[in-house]
Amino acid sequence: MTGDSSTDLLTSRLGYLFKHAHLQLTEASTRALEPFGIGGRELAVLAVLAGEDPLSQLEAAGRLGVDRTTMVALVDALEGKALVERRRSERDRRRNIVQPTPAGRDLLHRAEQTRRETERRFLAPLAPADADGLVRALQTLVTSRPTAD
Amino acid sequence: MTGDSSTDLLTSRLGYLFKHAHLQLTEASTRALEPFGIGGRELAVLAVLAGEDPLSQLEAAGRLGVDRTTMVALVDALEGKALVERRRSERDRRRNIVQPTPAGRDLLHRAEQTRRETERRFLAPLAPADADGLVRALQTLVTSRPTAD
DNA sequence: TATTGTTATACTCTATAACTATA
DNA sequence: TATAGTTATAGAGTATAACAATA
Repeated sequence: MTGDSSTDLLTSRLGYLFKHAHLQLTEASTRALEPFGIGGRELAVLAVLAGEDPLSQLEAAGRLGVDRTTMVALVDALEGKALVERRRSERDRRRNIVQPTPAGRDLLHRAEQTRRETERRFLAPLAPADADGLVRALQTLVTSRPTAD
Repeated sequence: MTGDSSTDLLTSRLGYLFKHAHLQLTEASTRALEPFGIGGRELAVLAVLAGEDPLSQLEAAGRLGVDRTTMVALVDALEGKALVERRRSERDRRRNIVQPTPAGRDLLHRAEQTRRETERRFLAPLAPADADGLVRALQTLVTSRPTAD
């Protein structure tokens, strides 16, 4: 396909493939989300926080597999844009319940459309069945192992 | 499969899947390569430098899609372990030709076996045909786009 | 004593700018 | 003027340790 042995040397390495697939998608996502003033990671946090149950910072961190100190910065960023609000839990005053504002929910719905479209374009070089197979294979691999968090 | 809607929320995101697949493989690789005293990135550099043609640092950086300043540190690390040697090019004294030492080639062959075995185990949750499909899909995606470097 | 959020700090990976020696 | 290697520096992203408030 490429006929370039130095390229093959890399594209036969699974680590290289994962890394660069992630890099390329991240680049496309960042560019696509720019008009919303939000990054891909922030959008994922917002999506988790917009779920059915109100979550504390620690719960959200657990869902996303990030550290609680990382979550502080992520919530800071979202709160700075007035997309979420912190409030102390009345049941347990150590916990911050973090919930999207109306503006946050609105941005979430619009930005998620863009994210889905970006992923669709990213997968466009693959036949639809192959794209489906890729996603299912990744899901199998990622959920086959305990998250290191 | 999981029945957990908060998990689905993440595993339906391609960025999350790439990131965590990469993370989990990197973790397994790092652990497996520990006895060799070398990291996965260093091993990839060593493999590129052991190719047919002698490469300068800049050429190696180009092959791997990393910055030339990053390559300095990578070659520093490999040279510190006596796995590669720098020598000035006689044709162009600005360039460092970097070549593996005999010890470097020996370690490369042994560590590459371990890397391949680690990847095989990582893909074990998939049926062989699905694992092949995953690798081919990733190759298609990664080579479909110009590297941003 | 343990847990949640927070801050300070550090470590990895990466890139940009500026320097040097060569071309 | 431009290029290869280098250094210094800075920015993400992440984690560990220590602290305050609360349980």
